[in-house]
Amino acid sequence: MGTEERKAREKEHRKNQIIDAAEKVIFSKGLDQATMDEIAGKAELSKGTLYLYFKNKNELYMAITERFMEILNNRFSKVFSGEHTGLELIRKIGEAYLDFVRSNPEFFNAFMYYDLINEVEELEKSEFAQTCEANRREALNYMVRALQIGMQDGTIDDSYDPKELAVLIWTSTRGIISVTHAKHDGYHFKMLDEMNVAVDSLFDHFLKLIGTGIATDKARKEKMTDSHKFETN
Amino acid sequence: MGTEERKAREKEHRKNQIIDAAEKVIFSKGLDQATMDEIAGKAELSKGTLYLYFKNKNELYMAITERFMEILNNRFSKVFSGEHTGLELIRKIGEAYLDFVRSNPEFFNAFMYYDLINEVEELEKSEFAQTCEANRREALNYMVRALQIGMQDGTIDDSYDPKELAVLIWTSTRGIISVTHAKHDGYHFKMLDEMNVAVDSLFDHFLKLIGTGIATDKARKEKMTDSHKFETN
Amino acid sequence: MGTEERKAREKEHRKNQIIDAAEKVIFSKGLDQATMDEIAGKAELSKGTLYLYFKNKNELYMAITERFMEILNNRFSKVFSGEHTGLELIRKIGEAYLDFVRSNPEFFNAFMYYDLINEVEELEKSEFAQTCEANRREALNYMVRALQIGMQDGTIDDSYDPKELAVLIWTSTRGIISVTHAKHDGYHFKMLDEMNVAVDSLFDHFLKLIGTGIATDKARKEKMTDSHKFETN
Amino acid sequence: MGTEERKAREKEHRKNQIIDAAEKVIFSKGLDQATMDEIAGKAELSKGTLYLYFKNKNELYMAITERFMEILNNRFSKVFSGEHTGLELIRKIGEAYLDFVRSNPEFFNAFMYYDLINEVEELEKSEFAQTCEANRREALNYMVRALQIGMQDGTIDDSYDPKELAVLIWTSTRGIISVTHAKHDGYHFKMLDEMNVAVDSLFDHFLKLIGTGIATDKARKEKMTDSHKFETN
DNA sequence: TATGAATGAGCCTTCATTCAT
DNA sequence: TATGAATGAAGGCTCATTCAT
Repeated sequence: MGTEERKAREKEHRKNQIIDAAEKVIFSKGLDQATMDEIAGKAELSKGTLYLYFKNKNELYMAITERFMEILNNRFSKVFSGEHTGLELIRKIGEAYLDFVRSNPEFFNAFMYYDLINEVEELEKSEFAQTCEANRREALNYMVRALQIGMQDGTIDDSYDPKELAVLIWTSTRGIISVTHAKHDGYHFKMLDEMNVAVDSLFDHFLKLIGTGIATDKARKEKMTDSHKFETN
Repeated sequence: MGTEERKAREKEHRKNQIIDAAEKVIFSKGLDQATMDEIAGKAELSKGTLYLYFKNKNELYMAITERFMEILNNRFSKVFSGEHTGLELIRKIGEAYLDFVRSNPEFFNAFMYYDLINEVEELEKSEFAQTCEANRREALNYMVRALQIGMQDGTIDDSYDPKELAVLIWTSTRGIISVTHAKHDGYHFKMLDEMNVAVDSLFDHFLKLIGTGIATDKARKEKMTDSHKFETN
Repeated sequence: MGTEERKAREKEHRKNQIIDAAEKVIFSKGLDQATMDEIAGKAELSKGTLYLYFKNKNELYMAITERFMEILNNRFSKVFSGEHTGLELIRKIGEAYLDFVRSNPEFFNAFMYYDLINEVEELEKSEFAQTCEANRREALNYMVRALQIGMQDGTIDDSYDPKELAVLIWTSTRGIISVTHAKHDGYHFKMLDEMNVAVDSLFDHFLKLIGTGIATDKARKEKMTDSHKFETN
Repeated sequence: MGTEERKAREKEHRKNQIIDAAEKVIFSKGLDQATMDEIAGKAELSKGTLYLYFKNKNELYMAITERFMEILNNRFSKVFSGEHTGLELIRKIGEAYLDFVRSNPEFFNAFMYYDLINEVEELEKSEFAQTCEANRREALNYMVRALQIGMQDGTIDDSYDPKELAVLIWTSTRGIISVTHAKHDGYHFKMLDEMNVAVDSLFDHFLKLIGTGIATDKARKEKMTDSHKFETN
């Protein structure tokens, strides 16, 4: 019968229940300040149960990251389904990313903290860490492919190395997001406030800057003409 | 009297001695793993003495950041002494920043961690936090000024808001640096390695991308012609 | 019916299966480090099932001891079947014991740990503990009887009290074994190594020392003459 | 001034205060059941303070053992100051040991547990463990020397290897003591009770047995004649 | 009978901070 | 001013035992 199947589903469900709770706690306090006790409390489970599903706090943490990365990569993959120039693809990917971050603001924390953890050797060996790496690589590859397409269809300046450019865009995007989303009530917003900068506008102009920066002269001119297309987007 | 003066000087000296030690320890292990014990040991002082000069661990930490920001702002201010277009100024500032980070790789960690701390309310009130904020604002202002100059001399696209653009460049730069410098032996370099990306090249192309992105058509064309000027720079 | 009988047999079988697993785990890691989880794993049963057959970890542990004691007592009983003087019986019992320990080195650990547990009141009431006690008493009685025989046939010095002497021999034998067998890779062997002492030789000379110590003058002289008999044994 | 000296003395005193407390707790409950909390409580210090003086629970534990071994070895060394045959020396050493154990019954627990710990690699490296080993070796050496003396003065059977014989006596003595002292309220006394055996008598007869066992024929005869000398001892 | 998920008490250890000297 | 001993709260993790299925 499907008993076994049901069990597996329940197990998966319980795992998600824990990740949900961990997400809330870790996102609100940061990894260090989040205690297993509090996570267990939020999950309405005992502390011991947490360790039944996750070997330790870091594995639990990485599970959060993993979940997000999967969703993100799904979105990226869909970008390629439409008819787009390489330059447009890059913008779409950027939008997808920023959109995702905008609607899952905690995601970035997960991502950020993961980096902090990452250097610890112990974690390098963990199964979750492996998956996280794979996901990250996958995400980056979407961008590389989009750039390669753009260099071929003449919309993206081919004097760049596509891989390097992907890393460049990826990491600078992370920089933007870290400021706009990392800490909702910390100084970052204060800086934006002081500067009178709106997040949405910042995102748009960032995409515009990158787009302009990597475009070929030809593509740039066309974009100028069609710019309304993006403005209304 | 000169005695009082001398005392103040000595106090300042002792303070720096502690910051030096804290820097070494915190930069090598991260804020969380750095213990007051170890810092005291490295400073060849007792743990208690640390608390005589710094209210707590975070104040000590912020003192490190402050020191770096001062140096950085000094470099920025010097950029303005020469004869440059706005677009050139931006590039110079970017180079100064990246150069600084390159020669003080730990700086970025300090900066990063400061962000992590920052949300804790308690710290917002600290005197050091105030100074840090001021320094950061100052750094950003240098950039705003350069952008304004560029928009006036016709080298920078004035459809952007200078403040927003400053934030944008500042934060995306941080993104690049976080990947290239945050953790020297962690996954970051692994990613760059995998992608076969060199840090110096990444920096150069990042500056180029930003430059191209914000330049006016006119400036872009001139730059093309004079590009060797920058290449060799 | 035979069904009931079969059930009982199956139950007994399952019990032994668990004891087998527990033995392996406990013997290899010590009682404290052995977890019910690991024992269950080795037994290819679930943790819950263990508690169906044994009230708790200690009962399971004592079951191991019990099993060994039964085997040991069997060997002892066989010693009495032959034609021997009391002094010879003692030696035979000693040989049987040391032989048993030599071929079941883990046994001693079990025995040792049992002692550690034993003071806990709770356990005194357990059914297994009762059996263990009975077994131990039985073992000791074999020795008492042998001594009594020897005192009567003039081979053993009758100025000793047979019961006391039995305890004495029993416990000092345990001392020897604890060093030679308790921890195969721990410091004990290191001591023996440092002292350049071989286990077999140690056993032999221990039996010789005890034999000489308890023998009557007369028996001692005879033994001298016949010593080859023992040497080759 | 003697300030530094005083501090060192105070530190030593505090250390002993902790060892005292640890002794009480560990001896009464066993190493595993003794918690740092309880030890701290008994020492009227905070838990943290314990870790100021001892790296961890095991180091604290070994400190207990060390203290005892030092006292014991002191007693052994004094035995050699008098005029004695080798055989007498052995008896004296035995008496000193048994006496020591009789008046410090907990000592044996310490010793016993130390063995259990000992195989754990981690501990092998500890400074305390080194001292413990050294002490043990020293104790054994006293016995070897006494045996060598006896073999030369013709009181001890020189067909034994002195080192092996020392190990033999040492370990069998430990066996006796483990039964008489290991657990005051456990089954051991029950066994002795059932057998109607008094500890003091057991000790005496053990010494007699060993003495008889290792003596040369000549020495045995003399001892017979002078046996009252020992009986009254 | 068998399972294995869930529990939760408990333990060792760390470390920022305080305070008497 | 400088010390460093003392504190104690807090946290991650383990594991014997229980119990619903």
